[in-house]
Amino acid sequence: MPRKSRTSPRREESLTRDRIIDAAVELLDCSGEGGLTFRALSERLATGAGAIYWHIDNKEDLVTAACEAIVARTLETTVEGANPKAAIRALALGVFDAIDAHPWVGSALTRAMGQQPILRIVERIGQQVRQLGGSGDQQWAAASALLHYILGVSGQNAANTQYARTHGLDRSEFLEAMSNTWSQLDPVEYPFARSVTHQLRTHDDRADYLAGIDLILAGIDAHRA
Amino acid sequence: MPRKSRTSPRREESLTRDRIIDAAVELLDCSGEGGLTFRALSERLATGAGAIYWHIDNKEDLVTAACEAIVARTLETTVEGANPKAAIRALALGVFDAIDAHPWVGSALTRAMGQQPILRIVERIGQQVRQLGGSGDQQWAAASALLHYILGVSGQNAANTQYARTHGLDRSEFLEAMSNTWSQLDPVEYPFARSVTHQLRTHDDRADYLAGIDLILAGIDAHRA
DNA sequence: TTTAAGAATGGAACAGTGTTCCATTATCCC
DNA sequence: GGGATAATGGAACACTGTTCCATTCTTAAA
Repeated sequence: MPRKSRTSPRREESLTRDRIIDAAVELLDCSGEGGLTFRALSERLATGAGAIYWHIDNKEDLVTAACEAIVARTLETTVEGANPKAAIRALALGVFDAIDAHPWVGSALTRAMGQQPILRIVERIGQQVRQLGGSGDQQWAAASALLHYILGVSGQNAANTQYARTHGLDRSEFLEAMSNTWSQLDPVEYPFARSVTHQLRTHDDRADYLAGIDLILAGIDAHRA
Repeated sequence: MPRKSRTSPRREESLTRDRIIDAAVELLDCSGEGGLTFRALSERLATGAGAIYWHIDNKEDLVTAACEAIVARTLETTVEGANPKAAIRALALGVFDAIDAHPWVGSALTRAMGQQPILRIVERIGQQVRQLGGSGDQQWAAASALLHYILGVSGQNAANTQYARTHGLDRSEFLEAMSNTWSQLDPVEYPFARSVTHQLRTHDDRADYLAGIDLILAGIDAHRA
């Protein structure tokens, strides 16, 4: 890795950490997690693997950086809401949509605890939770639950998307097949699963996600009262 | 793969799908996700890779099966609570502890949507949610939020555990370092992160997780009323 | 008891991965 | 100009999951 960024770059088309990260994001977006290889990256950047390693520590470092790029972009464009709750909803949806559009960010964020992308999200959530009031511990609990719910559910949703993609079917056929399987389960052993096959077929992941956020927000109100 | 299990096995020590899965669980438990390789598995079972592939489709199949074994074991030993809410808490803690003890189950479950281990957990949650009453859609929303929260947060926690393990530090030093970093952040840009450094250092993941469950349960009550 | 079929085995080979190493080139400062 | 060093590109390495195949074992029929 270069000690510091040079004042004047070698040439206009010179290999840069940023150029590498951009190429990595493109590869991840169009070919999924498995699509990011140093071979493919070398080819796209018209260079060798060694040159990339001059700017990048290792693959984990690269994916985290790509992740950071998406998160920064997302938090920039997520507008603030009228009140704290609306702002939290907007933020939650922004993260959900970003991870839905870039599924690899879901699993990458899971592995990047304590690093900058997470820190940024925590801060944004926390600033809104603060305005809801409550003791320091209550604020911690609220922010913690929200963060984990947001990362957890968004990541789960992204994993489902990728699972369907990998196995070559789209969301609706996947849910249709799953619903059919569930409806044929043993009624004694699986009464609940059988009872929700209709919701399984017709539900909206994004709406359910938001409903969960509202559930937590309602819980925060109830606990503070 | 063998068509069906043979009536009389070749010999007492014969290679079985179950024996392979058991060995896989052991490897995953003591060496983490990266520790499960067909080389290590072959050595432990004193056989070759080809013999394993006779019983197992591929690595994904193997990990899912290992996951299923842990989930089944967990749901068996998780006792039921006095009332629905207590039962949900007990179940949530059971899953959390199981994933905490076998961190690889967290990411494996994330990738196994719609398969049997998930189905079993859904059913257990749903049966308790049902007893809380509410409309079918409300039950779906509640079960969905709980399932995603449980899987998401437990998985997140497991990822943290593995991250610390991989980077060779234990939980407390990891949190200590993170807390120090956060306390030195810019006060204008990161007021919330700075304000929770104490909670970050001293918090209990398991307690926070349970607090989140209670938040959701409180939200369910509030929504139904 | 012999025999043919097929279940099961173990290990060699293959394509692909992340990473390291190194000879070579470009750029800057004196 | 001439070092010194930043930066490059590609060959080599150790490792992975998976496939292939010659060989062994087990079973059921002849």
